[in-house]
Amino acid sequence: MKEGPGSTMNQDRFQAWMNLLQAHAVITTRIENELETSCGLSLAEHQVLVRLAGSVERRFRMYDLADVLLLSKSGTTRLVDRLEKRGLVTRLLCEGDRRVVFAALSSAGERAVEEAHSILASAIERSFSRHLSDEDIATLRGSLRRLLEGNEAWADHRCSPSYPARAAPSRRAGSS
Amino acid sequence: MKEGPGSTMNQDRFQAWMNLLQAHAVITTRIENELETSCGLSLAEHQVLVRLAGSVERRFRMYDLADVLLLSKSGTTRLVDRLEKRGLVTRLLCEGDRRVVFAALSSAGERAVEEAHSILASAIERSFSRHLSDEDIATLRGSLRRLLEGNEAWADHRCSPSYPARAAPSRRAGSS
DNA sequence: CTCAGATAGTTGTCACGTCAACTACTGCCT
DNA sequence: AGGCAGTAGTTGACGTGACAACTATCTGAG
Repeated sequence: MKEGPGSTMNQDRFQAWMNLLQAHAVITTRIENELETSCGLSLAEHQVLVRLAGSVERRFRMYDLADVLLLSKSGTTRLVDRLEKRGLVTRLLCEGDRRVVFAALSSAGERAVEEAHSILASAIERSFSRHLSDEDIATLRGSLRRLLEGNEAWADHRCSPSYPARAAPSRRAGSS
Repeated sequence: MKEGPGSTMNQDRFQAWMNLLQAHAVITTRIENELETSCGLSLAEHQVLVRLAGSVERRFRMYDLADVLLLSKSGTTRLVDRLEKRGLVTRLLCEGDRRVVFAALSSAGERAVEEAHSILASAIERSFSRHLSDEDIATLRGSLRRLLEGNEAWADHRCSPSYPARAAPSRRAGSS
């Protein structure tokens, strides 16, 4: 009656949602601070580098980058701007389709992501993994994945009807 | 080797953390959109109203509000500014300690939080609860609470040594 | 009493991300 | 070919929150 939604939904479910918000806020703040002070990278910037490093061609179309980062197109533009200004990422034109711009990992970017690796790993360990058993992790991951799939399925910003047609995120070289 | 931290930590743990980030992003975006379009309230604004409504005295010191919202002092000031401008919250002076300002729920604020209640509940249901079993919820909540406690324990912005001394969030009337 | 240090809140300035409008390019349709 | 709808990316204006500096007040040591 005074704590929040209680009549139309289970109190536990509301609390679980609140806990998700709080845990996310606390954990990301801590991990981001550690990453920022050690490597000078924000979580978002690091995510870009990791995604690029994880891609076969070491590059991503801006569009696909926005998609995997769950970020707006303009947010992605500005994020890549910052990384490019710092020399960690390079923009490459696509010769097959001149509307397309690739964000590619520079060698400095590769070094940065490698350097961040162990720092981030230990930050995650301290703020996250450390507090959970293997079983907790497995269950948590299962629940989170189900949430993700349930919500990605419909109603998200991106995923226009043409999405399946875009095929692989990277194809056709940009500079070679 | 190319997906992210893999040598110093279990891959599953890194993935679980990634899933936490993604699930949070997707779910809060969806829920916030629904709340915003139906009630004109952001999630943060709603949180303020819920906290105030949940308080015994229907009021909170700015300081304590910042604390429970996991927000900076200035962020809280501006959040309350917006709500006050819209008439949902009133600032009250504390006569016992004139440094202190209370944020108090106005009657319009009470109506707003009641109105938002069912809308938010169904949004949470659709984007969150719906995808999880009772057992999932219980386990998830347990894990999240453990994460929260593990991280709140030390190293957070607030919680200066004087924290326990501040006692109850509200005491001494503000206007009566 | 008085002054130094701590505490509560607000304000200036900035970083980051959003939406909407814009440019540039592609590709279909006639 | 010409034109137009659709797509990729960038830019302008803005909202929100953070940090640091500031004001005002309280408290305790002398």
